[in-house]
Amino acid sequence: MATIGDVARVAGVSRSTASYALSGKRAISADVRGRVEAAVRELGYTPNAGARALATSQTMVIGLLAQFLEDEFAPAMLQYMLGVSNTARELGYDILLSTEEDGTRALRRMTDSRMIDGVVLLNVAEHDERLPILRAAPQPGALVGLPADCTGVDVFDLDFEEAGRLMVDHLHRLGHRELILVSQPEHVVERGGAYVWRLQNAAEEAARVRGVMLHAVFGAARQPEIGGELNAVLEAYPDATGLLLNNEAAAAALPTVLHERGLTAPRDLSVVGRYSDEFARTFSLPYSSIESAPDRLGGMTVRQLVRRIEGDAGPAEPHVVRFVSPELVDRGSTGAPPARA
Amino acid sequence: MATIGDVARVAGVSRSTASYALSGKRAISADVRGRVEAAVRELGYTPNAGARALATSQTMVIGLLAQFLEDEFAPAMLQYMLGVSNTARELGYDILLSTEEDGTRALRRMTDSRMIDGVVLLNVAEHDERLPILRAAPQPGALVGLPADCTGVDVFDLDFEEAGRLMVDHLHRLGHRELILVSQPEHVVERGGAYVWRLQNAAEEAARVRGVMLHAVFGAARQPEIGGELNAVLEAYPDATGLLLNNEAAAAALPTVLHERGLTAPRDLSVVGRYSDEFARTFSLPYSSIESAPDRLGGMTVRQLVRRIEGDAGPAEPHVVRFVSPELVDRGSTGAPPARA
DNA sequence: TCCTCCGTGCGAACCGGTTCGACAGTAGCG
DNA sequence: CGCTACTGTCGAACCGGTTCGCACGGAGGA
Repeated sequence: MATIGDVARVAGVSRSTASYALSGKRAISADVRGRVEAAVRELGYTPNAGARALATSQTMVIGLLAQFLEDEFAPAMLQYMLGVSNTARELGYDILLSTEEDGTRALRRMTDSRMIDGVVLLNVAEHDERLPILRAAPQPGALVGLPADCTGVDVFDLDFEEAGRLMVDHLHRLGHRELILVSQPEHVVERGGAYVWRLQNAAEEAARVRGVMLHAVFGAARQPEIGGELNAVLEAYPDATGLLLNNEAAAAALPTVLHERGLTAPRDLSVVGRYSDEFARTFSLPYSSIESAPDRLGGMTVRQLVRRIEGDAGPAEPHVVRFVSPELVDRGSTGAPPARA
Repeated sequence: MATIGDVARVAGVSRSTASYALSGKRAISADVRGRVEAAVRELGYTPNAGARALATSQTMVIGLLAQFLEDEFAPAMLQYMLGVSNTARELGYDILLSTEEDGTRALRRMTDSRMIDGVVLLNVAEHDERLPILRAAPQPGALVGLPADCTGVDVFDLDFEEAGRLMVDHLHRLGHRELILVSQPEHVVERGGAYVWRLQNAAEEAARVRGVMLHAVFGAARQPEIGGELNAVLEAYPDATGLLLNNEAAAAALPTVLHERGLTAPRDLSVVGRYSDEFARTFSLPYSSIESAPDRLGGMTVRQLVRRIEGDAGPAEPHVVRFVSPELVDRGSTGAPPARA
């Protein structure tokens, strides 16, 4: 494998001159630059990443910590990963991926050994145990998901409060007065998945204000449990005319459930979910939904992280906490409630 | 950040001694080793990955090339990624992920710059343009998916021929005599997705031998197209009593389609898919299916790759091409064909 | 008593880049 | 004509590990 020494020898210059010719950090005559570039092409030279990292303390690699927990919905996470990965590549960074269950170990390994210039944490819990480690690390970090304490990190998330209000308002305007909200498993909440109650609390508040009855329940993240639970809740609240889903698995399971019960949306039941358009297309979900914009969120997160890595953010520029406004994508699954029997 | 020099100073030894004490590659007295280990703990020392890579030409990182093409089904790919990632971690390796559309560029970057010790290629096409680059690289590579030319790489894949036979045999034994096979989009085949016709050809041959009529069609990988196509094909072959799916999107779309048509499996139609159990659970697919075992395949691939990286495989140990035998997971979606009207 | 051998530890070189300081040559200017 | 300033290049040091060769001291054998 060719080194910069080989390039220098072929071009008839010193190693330092070859380096400067390639980096452009000092003025180099056109003649010499040409010879160096020719040598690079001739030898097929590519700089050794380890050596460069050692010399510059920059790896051009971003760590991506994604935990695939048993009770969360894996394909939803993929969308965020792709948003992060693709944007990182655009900005010249590669992705070191960890799917380890023990995120703290992975994070410590990556930061301590200096494999990465910065790190993105997905699916951040309210009191995420990775955060103390991240704050102690020399590399900057950016999160998708809102923890209780945001000091020292940049944070991006969907505005789940607004999403909850939006769902309720939308159905209220159409005339619905009794709704069901199916959230993630309670276990997710206990583990600190704050977005669950952020949406739920806001929805309940909006319902109270509008005089709408809202039945909030937790749902499993898996078949066949979630299917049974959907059936049960539809039976428990027969007068409910609107169904709000903050649970991807529930959305994926709903077509079958409605089929079994002989129901059609929006004729018999209006349905609003919270997931990405990509998700809806992939799983052929015909329900209107709050766009969760994982690709956009992932992209924003990486962009801010790279700004910090490259110091474009002033050395002490305050950390940001930014919420993406939810938008309702109309897929025709909501309408006026059915006339009462 | 502490370096090995700091450790050596605190322990009162030379850098080389500290290194040997930690690696165990030379005899070191218990006394000195104890002092070095204490210094490591005191300073929180972790070796710098770049420096180590430079010195040893080993990065303990495996490249993972996953292309998310518009006309393939993203969540299915995730399963393979997780299989690879988790097994790699078990073996002490980290994963450098590329989701770049242009896999050749990513592969060249990773190998040329020596960021990785080996690479796993997912979703390999028959004449995959990444293969020539991989063969020219100094690092070993392992594939998931069967290319036309397997020289110089280790290859793992599901036995799609056997899968095709198994699907047809299973329904034939139950009494079915007219079947429909929905494959991936023709575009996937054109691009070299050999597994499509590997399964299809074997299914057609088995059907011929058994005297079963088999209608083979391509299906889109997206909504709403695939839904329309499923409807169309069910209408075109009203006497078909069995449906074979080698297309994840079709499987995901089928519940809605059957609902619309008022059909129930297996009463009106027997259905067999080809996807993973994880996939079935996640998307609440109630159809029996050939287990595609992505986690197992991903794991096998990494294990073999690591053997090669670490030279446990003899220097010239021949490369392997290994097929996983398909197994049918019964979810109760097949039965005797309905009595003819 | 002397030589050899083994167990331990050290010094120095090396991996392949980047970057600082020095310096020769030339141009510009008074 | 001499001084300064600038341009372009080089040599050397450095990043943080690993590893080879060597030296030292004590034990064992002849």
